[in-house]
Amino acid sequence: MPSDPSPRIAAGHETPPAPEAITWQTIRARALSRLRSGAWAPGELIPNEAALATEFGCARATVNRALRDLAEAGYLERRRKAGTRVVRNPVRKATLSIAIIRDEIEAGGHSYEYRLLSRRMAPPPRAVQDALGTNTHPCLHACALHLADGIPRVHEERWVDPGGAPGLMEVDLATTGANAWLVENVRYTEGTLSLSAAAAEAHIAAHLGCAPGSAVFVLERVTRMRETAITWVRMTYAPGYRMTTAI
Amino acid sequence: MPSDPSPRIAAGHETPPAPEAITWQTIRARALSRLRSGAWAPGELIPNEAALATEFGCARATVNRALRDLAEAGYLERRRKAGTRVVRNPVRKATLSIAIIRDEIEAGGHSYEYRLLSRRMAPPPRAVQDALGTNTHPCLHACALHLADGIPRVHEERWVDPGGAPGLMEVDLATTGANAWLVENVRYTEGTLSLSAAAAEAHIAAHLGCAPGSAVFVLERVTRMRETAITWVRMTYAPGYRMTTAI
DNA sequence: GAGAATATAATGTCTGCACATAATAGCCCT
DNA sequence: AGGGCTATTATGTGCAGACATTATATTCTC
Repeated sequence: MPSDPSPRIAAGHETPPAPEAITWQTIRARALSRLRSGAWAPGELIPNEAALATEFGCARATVNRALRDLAEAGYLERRRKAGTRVVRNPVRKATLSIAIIRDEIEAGGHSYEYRLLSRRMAPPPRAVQDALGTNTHPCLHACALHLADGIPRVHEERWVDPGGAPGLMEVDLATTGANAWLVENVRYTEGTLSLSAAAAEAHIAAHLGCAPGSAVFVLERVTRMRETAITWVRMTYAPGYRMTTAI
Repeated sequence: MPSDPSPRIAAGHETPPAPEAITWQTIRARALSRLRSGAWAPGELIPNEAALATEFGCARATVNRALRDLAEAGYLERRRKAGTRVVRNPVRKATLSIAIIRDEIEAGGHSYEYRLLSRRMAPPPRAVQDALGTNTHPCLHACALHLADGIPRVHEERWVDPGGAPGLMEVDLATTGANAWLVENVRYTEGTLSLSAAAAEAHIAAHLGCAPGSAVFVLERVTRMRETAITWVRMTYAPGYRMTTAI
């Protein structure tokens, strides 16, 4: 989201309404109100940049900035030559901030604890192989627990391709969380993320301190860095977890 | 996300590497590679725009565009006068596209069917009152089922504040889905969204055709339009559902 | 030395202009 | 008609210069 700190917070007590400078945020707000009011109806073509610039009394670049922002937000669809169209079914985009578990827990005012459960080399199961795009060669398999105030909150199961993150193989995972290491050392990665609900498997339930079969929130993530697969993780949250965001 | 269609797809077969125009994407790529390589280390201050413009041989505005984009993506933190700093713990931002169920189902190549289960006026439970910020006055309560190829996929429970969306009260919900109506008539809304896992309640399980207590994915959403609460919805997805996104 | 006033440096944004790019619309030719 | 070339048009982006906005740094005052 672009910063939008409402550029003008009223000037003095003398000056009437103040001429109000024309920033791109102004234009965006005016455009958005036309969208909300229906003046620019769904599917319709809106006036071109030059026309709007004239109408609003600003440079075309300013209109461009505003409309580009609305397009990024999913309200408008822009195509060269074809013009700018109001999107019919605005696909709402929710932005989830995937924080580091430790930060998330500490931000909630709890003490954080990390506990390594297991660590071994093994060929990953088929599903993980597919996700990582690797062969059947052995990978590092590690399980761990994240606790808040001593209470288990998240179970982490991870497969690491040794080729993708060489340094990680030497790290003492008992003290440094794999996630923390990766964030520090293999930054700026890409990947995919999937959220789902599942019945807790017995051994995970045992670690999380809930009944086997309990409904648990599961986050699976594949991390890559420029084509190279690095790691596959499955985070299983203890029952009651909610992931929240503004929309 | 800004569009980034790799502006230049090689010119001819004769011209060597082609001078390669300096676009803001170029600058962004070069900056990002410095981030990845560690040349610009976490927490560090990077050179200012003017310096980079000189170095890259472009206008300051171009550098600005590139750095602004990286800041939006969460890699950099920029403050006037203070300069531009590399973010220490880049909080990954996953963008979920919340599509309309119908679109989602039809996009998957399935036939879509909507079935209204119930509709009545009643005072909402306390939790919903809080979420909507309304009083105890009666609201519309509607339950419905979304089916793909005749198989139940999502159960929808909804509370609508009559004050927030007057027109909706008159709509024949049996034929028009509440969601569809809202998208068509009350666009450009805001709200909050929360994702969780839950054990399917008996009556919902019955509708979804799964065992009571099955782990189901639940999406709750409160929709507002400029302070006015409009609706609270809980979507319960049939077991097996996954919400996926690139990161 | 503490606090307030002031200078300064970095980013934010506007303007006006130019050209690049992409896609539609129209034309021409067969 | 049909197919392909060309003209046109709306958006995308670059540049240089200017001013606005905001913190930080510095200096001044008591």
